Amino acid sequence: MLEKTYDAKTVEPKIAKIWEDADAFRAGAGAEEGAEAFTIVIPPPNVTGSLHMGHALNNTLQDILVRFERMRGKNVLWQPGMDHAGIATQMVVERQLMEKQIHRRDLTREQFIEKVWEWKAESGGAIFNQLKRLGASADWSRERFTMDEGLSKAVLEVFVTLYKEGLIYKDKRLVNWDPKLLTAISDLEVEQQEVNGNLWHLRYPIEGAVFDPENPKTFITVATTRPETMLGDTAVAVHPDDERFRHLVGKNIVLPIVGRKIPVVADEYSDPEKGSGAVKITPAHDFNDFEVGKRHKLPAINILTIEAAINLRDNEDFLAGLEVTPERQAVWDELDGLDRFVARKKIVELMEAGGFLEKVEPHRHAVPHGDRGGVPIEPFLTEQWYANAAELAKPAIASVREGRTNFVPKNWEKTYFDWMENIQPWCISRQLWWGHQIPAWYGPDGRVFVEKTEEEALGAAIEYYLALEGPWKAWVEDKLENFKPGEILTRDEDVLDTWFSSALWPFSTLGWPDETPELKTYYQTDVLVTGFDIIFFWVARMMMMGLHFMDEEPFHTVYVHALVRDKNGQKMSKSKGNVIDPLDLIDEYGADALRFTLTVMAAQGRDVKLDPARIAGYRNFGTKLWNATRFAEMNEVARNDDFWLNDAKLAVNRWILTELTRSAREITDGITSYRFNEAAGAAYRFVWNLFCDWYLELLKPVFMGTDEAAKAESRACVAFVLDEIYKLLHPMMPFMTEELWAQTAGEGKERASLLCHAAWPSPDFEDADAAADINWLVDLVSGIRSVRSEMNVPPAAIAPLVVVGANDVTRQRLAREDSAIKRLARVGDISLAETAPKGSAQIVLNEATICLPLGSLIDLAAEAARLQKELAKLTEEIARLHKKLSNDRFVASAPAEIVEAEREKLAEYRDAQDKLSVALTRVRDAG
RNA sequence: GGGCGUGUAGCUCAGCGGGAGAGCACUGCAUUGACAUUGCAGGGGUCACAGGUUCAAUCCCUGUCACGCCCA
Repeated sequence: MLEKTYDAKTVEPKIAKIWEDADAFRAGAGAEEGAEAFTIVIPPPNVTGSLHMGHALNNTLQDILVRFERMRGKNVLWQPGMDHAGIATQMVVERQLMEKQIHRRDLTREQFIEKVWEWKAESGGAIFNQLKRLGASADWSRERFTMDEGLSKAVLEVFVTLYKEGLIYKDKRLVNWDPKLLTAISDLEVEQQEVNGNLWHLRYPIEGAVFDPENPKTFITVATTRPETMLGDTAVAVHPDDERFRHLVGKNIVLPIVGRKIPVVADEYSDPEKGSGAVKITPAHDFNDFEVGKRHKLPAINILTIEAAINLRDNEDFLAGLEVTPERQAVWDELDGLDRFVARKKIVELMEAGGFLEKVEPHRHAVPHGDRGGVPIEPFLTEQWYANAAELAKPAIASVREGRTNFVPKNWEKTYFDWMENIQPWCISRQLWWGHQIPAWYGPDGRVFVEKTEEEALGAAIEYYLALEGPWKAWVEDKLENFKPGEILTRDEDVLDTWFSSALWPFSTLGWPDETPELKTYYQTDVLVTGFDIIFFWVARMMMMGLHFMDEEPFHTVYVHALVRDKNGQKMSKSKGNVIDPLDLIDEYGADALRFTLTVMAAQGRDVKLDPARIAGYRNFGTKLWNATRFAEMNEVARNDDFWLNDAKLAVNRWILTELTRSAREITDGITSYRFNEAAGAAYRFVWNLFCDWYLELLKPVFMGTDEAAKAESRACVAFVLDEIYKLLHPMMPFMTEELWAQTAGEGKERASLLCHAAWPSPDFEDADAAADINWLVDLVSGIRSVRSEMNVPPAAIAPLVVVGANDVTRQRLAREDSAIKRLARVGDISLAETAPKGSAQIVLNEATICLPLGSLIDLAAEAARLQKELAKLTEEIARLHKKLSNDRFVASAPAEIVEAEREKLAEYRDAQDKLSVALTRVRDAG
């Protein structure tokens, strides 16, 4: 016997263990022989990660697809794994070390990396257990990690191949530099943040004029949001068409504080409308200025350290061509080493003191911030590794354009195209320790050798240098003779962007570059399920890499789900610290309730703002199913393999089987078209509103009656439908359904398989007549209940039922459903009559008028008012339809079936109107 | 500035060219027999606004307003 209530806390771990012991989610488990493959690769969570609502939604949807296809008999692989998350992980471990007063640089690189691995062994990957609590049915035996041996091999293979194809290269250009993390980051890792700043208007004296703050002819005013960078200015730009400054173009100004003579150039970048119309140009510290500098061949003077402090002392670029006076030297010494924001204040003070500050305007503007470090990034001139993303993007664009990979919902394709078609070189090197170290080695002259191993690189280097006539040949020979070949090459210190290895995920996890059976079976994967926030980071790059190395798209469908946002509509993220823990919700409501809620809310193209009341509601839904099963048990419902659906005699059974067929189709269609909310909604309605509210209620008189044949049939039918319900709900509510499946195996019997391996339902039972019968019954009972309620008839009061004007069909139905009507509508004798008894409440149902002679219980005036209200509503509808059908253009233009339907409706309404009028007359006569 | 999306019941959200829906909340009634994590019944919306297309618009188109997100 089932427990009185379902206890998720005890059942969920028990079921999880059963699955684990049965190895139920192993690749191909439960598959039919030679079955078609179905593959999903998990978006690998960060090794530092813990389950947040986004993961919960993402993995619930994947799990629904995977469980569904497994039940459909496919050879399913859900490939799990984690991402090493370079910056995030390094930050976590560094923070931990700092608690012990250890700085990363106190350790060697090897020691630090050792610490990271230790950390991973201890605290990494907690998210997997959390995913298991959610019920995720991945093949956990195949867990991979982007830093594990096999995946690292894939990374080397890809890097070396792309390098040799010229698609990876080194370049010196401005990068986004994070002065906190001390690494370059990619464009995507930069977030623009609106901040309140100032626009400082600075006066730059014109060469040859005697600077006079009162005389505008002696200076040019530039406006800037970053006055501290003026130390690195190498020009002032004005618009070529700007009359105000035309005479100054070609002249020099003398940079205050610094003393450098820099030219005024004409460049369209300068916007006459903005600021003062003249703009200072600092090529080393601004992306736009860098481009201006290139056009005008200006020097780029870096005046910052990698930590974004002022760097003037011994700065050759800065000092070049400057006349050093004691005063200047003193000021420079004061500035040197100051943090950029401290320096900003200092510079402004100095400028003001010299009369060079014209005014300060408050100014709201976007400042780029590193998404991990959270501090403003510096455009910084360094040499970095780049991937030629534009080239790699071409086939990836074509695949989506030509429909080989499809986005669901489709509108994300536009986002994808917009980005891919304007893609910039991808900066793939990071100045970190945790990650895939770039397989590049440098010879004594700085020449780079890129190979998969140090041995191969050394081989290539030796071959190169020995063939080279020049000083390095002897140097290399010397090293070799002294058995010190290890000194010939120095390895590049940098590691790769985390997303570089993630981009290989759909094939590296399957064993690539080896030609494994898994790779052959499971690549191309089927659908990628992800949030739109990583379309650029991840999806686009998987497309590029998958096509380049596998010659086939990594997946045919990208399902882009909404983001689960916090109550302010803010994106949840670790760095913002506004993450809600789904585990709390699982503790409170159970995993199934959380899953079902997320599923039913996962409508395409809409964010999920979670209301806890809904989770409670769907927890109740589970309880409802649990109790329905208990009811079945109490009524000796048991599976009966001899029961043959088509033999069902009772209309109620034939009806529920028909409804089951319809609902199963809806659920199946919902899942296959990624309309998860429709699938969940259909399941909910079927179980609660049809199965529980009507079917089981209608069966109560059967179970309490004496017709043994009807009982036997109904027991078998309930058991059958319940089994189908468990299956249909299993992808959404795996724990409870698996438990119910086991509990309802029958006395001394066992299920042939776990529910997760049971065959997905595809019922095709249809009986329109039975459906019409029961729908009539539902209308009848609802109508009577409604009247009773409105007339304030006490529920205990049993009224007789008199049916006027019943045709044969209605008579048969009345006879057949006699006991159900009496029970559900709480009526006594049912009889037929020619006219309504006096003092009745009356309901018009089809051709018949249903009368409830309630005697003294009925307030005739109230009943008259009720009927009148209904009549008024009906009259309004009739007028509307009449007007519509009198319109020749409607009759001529609308589809014939619409017109016909409207005509039928009108006829029905008129019929009902007549009957209501008669009813009303009788009530009035009685009064 | 460009792009995407949203505006439907008090709240959270479905839906959609042909009679406005769900859950929660609310109101009334019900309770010894599956279930108060319940049942029955009910109230509640000019489908943001203004134009247009159409026989017909909550739905399609244009514009306006408001909000959100992405990119510059």
